[in-house]
Amino acid sequence: MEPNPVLPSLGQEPELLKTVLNKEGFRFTSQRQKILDLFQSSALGHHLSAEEIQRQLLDQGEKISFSTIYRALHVMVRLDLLQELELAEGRKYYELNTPCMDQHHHLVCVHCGAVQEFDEATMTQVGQSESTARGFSLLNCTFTVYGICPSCQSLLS
Amino acid sequence: MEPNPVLPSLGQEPELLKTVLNKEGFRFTSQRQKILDLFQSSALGHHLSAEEIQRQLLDQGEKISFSTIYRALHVMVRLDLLQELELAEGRKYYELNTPCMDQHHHLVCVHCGAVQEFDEATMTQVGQSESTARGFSLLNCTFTVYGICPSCQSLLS
DNA sequence: GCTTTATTGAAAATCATTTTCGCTATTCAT
DNA sequence: ATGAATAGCGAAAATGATTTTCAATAAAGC
Repeated sequence: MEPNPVLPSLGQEPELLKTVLNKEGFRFTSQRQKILDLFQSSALGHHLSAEEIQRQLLDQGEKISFSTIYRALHVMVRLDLLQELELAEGRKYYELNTPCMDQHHHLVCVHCGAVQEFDEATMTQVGQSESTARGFSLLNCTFTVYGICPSCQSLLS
Repeated sequence: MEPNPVLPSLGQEPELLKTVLNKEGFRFTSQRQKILDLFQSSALGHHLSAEEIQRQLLDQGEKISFSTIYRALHVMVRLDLLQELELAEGRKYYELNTPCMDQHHHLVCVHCGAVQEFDEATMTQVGQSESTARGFSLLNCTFTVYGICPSCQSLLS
C-alpha cells in the first residue's frame, strides 16, 4: 500500500503528467491526475478496474463519471503510463506500466479471483525472441497462470 | 486446414463426444457435434469466436442461435474439450484444448489482429513451478505477446 | 414407448464500455 | 493576463458481446 520508492514514476510530480499529456496534444485535468494518483498511492503492480477507480474516488469524496474514467485510462495507456490487463471475467484492469523487461506476470485463482504477481525474466526474454524471430516489433507480453489457490482448494475438498 | 492426424481428438468419433457429455449429465446434440466438428476440421490451434462459428455453420447451411453456441462452448470448456482465449478486443475465442504441457502461445499484431502460434516448453514449466511454489493447483496458463507484424510495420512507416 | 428434464431458438435482458451532446475548463497566442 | 479555439467533462443514451428467459422440442433412461 506504500507508494513505490524505487521506480521514478512519471506522474509522481504533477508537472510530469501535464508535460506528457501536452506533448501529445492532450490536456491536463484534475480528474486525470486523481486517477493516476490512485495507482501511485497503491502498491506497485496493483491493478484497478474502472469500477474500482470510481468507488475509490467516491470514497475520498471525488465524484467522477465512467466516461471520464475510461477516456483517461485510454489516454494513459496510449501514453504508456498504464498497462491494460485481461485478468479474466469480461472486465479490464489497469496498472502502472513498468519497462518491458521488468514486467511482472499474474497467477489468478479461478475460484475466488485472488491475483498474485510474480517476476520471471525468462518470460520477457522468450517474448522478445519469439517476436523478433517473426519480424514483429514487441510491444508487450503477458503471462497469466490460472489455477486454484490453497484456501479455495481446502474449501472445495 | 487439415484435421490434425497426430492428436487423438476426443470428439473425432461422435461416440466419444456423447460419452463425455453424458458422463457429466449433459446431453449429446447435433448442434454440439457440429460445433466441435468445426474445430476439428480446422488446423490444430485454430481459434474461433462465437460469431465466426455461427457464420461458418450458416455457410454450410446450418442455422444455429447464439444462445446455443455460447452454451455449447461453455459446456465444452467445462469438459476440457475446448480452451477459452482472450486475444484482446473484448471478444472471446475458443480452440481445441491440448494437454497442458503441449500448450502453444500467441503472438498478436495489435494493428491488423493477425495471430501466430508458437510453442515454448519453458512457458508451461514456469507456470507449473510458479503455481506449485504458491500452493496453487495449475489449471492453465496463457502467454500472449503483443506487437506489430512485419507487414503492418511497413504500412505504418 | 413414456416420462423426465436438458436443450433449443427467439427475444429480452445484462453489463462493461463507448458515444453523444451541451456545457465547462485548459491551452496557447495575443 | 485575456480571449478564442477546442479538448474534456458529466449525464444519459447507445453499443456490442454475452446471458437469461420461456415455451416448445428432443435426448436419456427406465
